[in-house]
Amino acid sequence: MLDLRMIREQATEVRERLATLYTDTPLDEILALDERHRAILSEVEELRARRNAGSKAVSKERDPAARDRQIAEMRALGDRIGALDRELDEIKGRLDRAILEMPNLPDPDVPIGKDDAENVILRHWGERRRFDFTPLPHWELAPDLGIVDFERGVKVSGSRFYFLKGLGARLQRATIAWMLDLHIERHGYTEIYPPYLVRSEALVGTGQLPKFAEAQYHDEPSDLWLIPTAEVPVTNMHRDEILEPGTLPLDYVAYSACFRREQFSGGRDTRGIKRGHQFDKVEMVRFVEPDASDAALTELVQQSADVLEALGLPYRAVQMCTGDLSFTAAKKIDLEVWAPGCDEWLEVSSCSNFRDFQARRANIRYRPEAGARPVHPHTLNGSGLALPRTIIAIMENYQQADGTFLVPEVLQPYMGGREVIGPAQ
RNA sequence: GGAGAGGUGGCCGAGCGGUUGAAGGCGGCGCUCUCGAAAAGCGUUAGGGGGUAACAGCCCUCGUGGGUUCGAAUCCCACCCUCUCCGCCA
Repeated sequence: MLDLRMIREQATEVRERLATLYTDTPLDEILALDERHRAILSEVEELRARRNAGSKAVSKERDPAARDRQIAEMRALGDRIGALDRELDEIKGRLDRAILEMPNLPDPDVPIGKDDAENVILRHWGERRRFDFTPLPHWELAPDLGIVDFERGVKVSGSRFYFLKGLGARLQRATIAWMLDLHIERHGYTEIYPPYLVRSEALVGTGQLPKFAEAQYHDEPSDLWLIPTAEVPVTNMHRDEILEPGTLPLDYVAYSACFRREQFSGGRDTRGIKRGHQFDKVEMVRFVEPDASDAALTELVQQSADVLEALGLPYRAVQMCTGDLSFTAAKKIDLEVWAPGCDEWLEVSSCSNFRDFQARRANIRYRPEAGARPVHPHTLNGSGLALPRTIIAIMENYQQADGTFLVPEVLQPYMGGREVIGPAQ
């Protein structure tokens, strides 16, 4: 959520920066509603002040006639306040809705562009392996090894669901455990196990609601939502809190399953485990002081990259242009791992600086020093990493001519020392 | 799921429908006393809106949202949450 006062006072600049998103925003509606809201508010406050003073006078008035007269006056005043209040509520409701649907402003240094074609590749890491055979896509490799079962996934849960089985399931579990340990031990994160079901307010806090309700799974009777990412519960841990001086930065890492009800465009990414309604992810969430968030993002990207580098998987870092930014991000850098079987770069990590956008929505504040006014911290998050695509990259990059694939060295201790994954016995 | 109790400031805890944004205590901070500390005494100590050069005054907030009333922490309704007992359960 953007600061309403900032929008008001720097409307021209806000308008210019929003234009670079190439999307419609309710800026004009907000400005108009805000003006009406403030006009009515000051009137209503003045009337309220009069009523408060008047009501106080009633309690002191001894003369019954004068008292009755005062009460009648106050009643009339109350009616006017009531009418204005109803109008105010209506406007405030519209204003709140509009501002919740306003996207974050892109940072000034984000490259301007219309869509993903104008994203900027920042750097490459690693050599793409040269094969002396034709590398297979994982959806051919994995079923033959008996580690992924697509048909039964569809039978039980429908399209875009699959079973991991045997060493496939174990590989994912091993990767999760290893990633968590890496972030905890090398990067100093605190491990969190979050709830997978959250209230609406949590999704509002991180920005999935109200705009993207159709992409979420919702349980009607309990009014709870399945999380699309651990970012939601973890960021909202501190909602409605004022953090004491000295508590920042807060660095959390959480593994969770993620659920997305999105309507996948027909025919795209239908094969394999690249895109499903349910997937696992290790997510890092950071709360930092505002002037520390730029450095925090750079660090976060490298922490994600550390995972890929330790796995020996070639990747590239891509900076999103303005038109490809997510709703909540001021700046976003993705890591894409090379998948030689699919023959494409797969997004395995998305690292974003939200500045105070989420903190404002979730009402998260901190006190810079004792006695100081609370301010909004900056929040950031980044995947470290998304599991299915990491597994894809492992299978495809480490595959051998005989249809088996090697277990990356760092994962071997988590796989009981196993070095190769071959057909089930 | 059934029965009951309750949600007040950083914490504990008062609060006849009207000088109660809130007694008292604890904790925190400041000052006095002291060589210093403790003790004691005095003072101070919520968030937000709007506003200001900065203050003050003003408006809102006693779980949340409605209602009654000239006036609600106090009365009524709904919801949320916590606790106790029973049931169920990994």
